[in-house]
Amino acid sequence: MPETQQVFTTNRLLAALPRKDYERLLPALEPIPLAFGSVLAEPGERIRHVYFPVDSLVSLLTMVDSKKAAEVGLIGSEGMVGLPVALGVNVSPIRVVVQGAGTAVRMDTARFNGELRRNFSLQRELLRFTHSLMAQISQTAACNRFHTVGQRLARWLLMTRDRVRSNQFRLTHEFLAHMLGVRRVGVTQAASALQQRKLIRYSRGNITILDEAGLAAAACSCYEAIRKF
Amino acid sequence: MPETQQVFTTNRLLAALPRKDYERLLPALEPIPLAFGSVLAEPGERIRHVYFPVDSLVSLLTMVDSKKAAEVGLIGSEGMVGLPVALGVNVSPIRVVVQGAGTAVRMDTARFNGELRRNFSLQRELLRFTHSLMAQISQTAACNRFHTVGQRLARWLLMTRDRVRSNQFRLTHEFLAHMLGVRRVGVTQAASALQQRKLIRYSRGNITILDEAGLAAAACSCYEAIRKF
DNA sequence: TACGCTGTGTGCTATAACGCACATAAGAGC
DNA sequence: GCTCTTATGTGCGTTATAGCACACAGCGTA
Repeated sequence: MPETQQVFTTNRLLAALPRKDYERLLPALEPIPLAFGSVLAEPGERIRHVYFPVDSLVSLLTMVDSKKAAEVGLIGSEGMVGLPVALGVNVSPIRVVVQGAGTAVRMDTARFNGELRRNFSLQRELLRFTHSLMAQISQTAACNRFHTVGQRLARWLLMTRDRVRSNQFRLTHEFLAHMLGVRRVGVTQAASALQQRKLIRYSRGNITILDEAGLAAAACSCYEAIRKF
Repeated sequence: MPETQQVFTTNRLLAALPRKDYERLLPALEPIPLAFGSVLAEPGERIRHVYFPVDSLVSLLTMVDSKKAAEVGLIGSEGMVGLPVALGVNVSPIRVVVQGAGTAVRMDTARFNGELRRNFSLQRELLRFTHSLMAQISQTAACNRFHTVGQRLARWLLMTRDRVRSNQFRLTHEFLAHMLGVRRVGVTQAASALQQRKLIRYSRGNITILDEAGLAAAACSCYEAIRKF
């Protein structure tokens, strides 16, 4: 299987493991389709599985005041969903939502714990991923403080693009508003501005990135910052 | 030594280790005073030591646009500074500033790596701390998005109080502004409002919390949320 | 006592985003 | 074709915060 294909058909975190360690995990991994919008975890809930996205995309949302939510992290095939388990906690502090439909492989929490204990390369990979996710969340915290809706929208579209590896995807303004923690109207205005500048095109939930470089220029520096982690 | 004293004289993360594991670490730990405002790490810099605050207090700041900064996490004696090292990375992604003068014990990065490898209870404690720090940072990300300066200031004062275990501490509006990522004037206005409500008193860098419960009511729910982690 | 530094207070205009209400438009089903 | 639903667009007053400028106040030092 050629390298370029592989990144589309498996989780990259798992793929980075030595063959032997990877193969030991295989029998415990169950492929599972993730439907758009489905919720993999709610705050306070027990975590039953960890998920390794293959071509799906997952959002981490922190809830405040029991109604509002803001995305703090985005996980694609480079990572794992259910990190708390690897850190010794099996209650989710946040909401986890499928933002891009696709497939993932998952593992039962108890089994994962067992595998993790003996699999040192998996430990190492997960620690590194933990670090980059923390960095991503930290950057988001500052980004939420300083940057405009337009900048954050542009960043968000680019980050999504990088993870789904396509310039086109389906997302309504309503959904984007939920992710960015702003009004739907705020997204409409920001998106409309980007469209007028010919950076993106959209219609009824279909978004296409037309000018990646231009969009990157419209995004805040957080985009580049997070890429480096 | 009585339990209540111990929390003031040692780092609680270390204190939670089994005696044997703790004692093995002792020779590598070097007590060091941390001066107010000193910088323990800059983004991109190599991490030379990990620090275990005893009665000092340390802020994690994410920088954006090379000038602005916002605090994303606060670490006292319950934690460790230099977590990336434990995660396999020895470059700091953020700025780390001493926010409350005091002492810490520190360890050389290389030595720490060696100790960590054989010390499983230290590993376990650090993973749990990693989880709670991530939760704290996530909450901060959402907090920055939704809550007013007044609410965040109140939360921040309470979190500081909890960590220094005193209702009085020294901090100027200027410094607070830097932490919260707002204008100094914004802090002055918010603090002035809290003072009028007799929740706090302040003068030339001296802040006293007068009414803890009232201040908690003025703070956003993020305060309670973070305490639970 | 006067000076100067640091810390705090006040006033102004500008802007981004909010909340709310309503208007259009593009497809889906009949 | 018509209708219904979902998606997007627009308008309006309100608020939090930004940016800038300057005033005052406490305190150490010359």
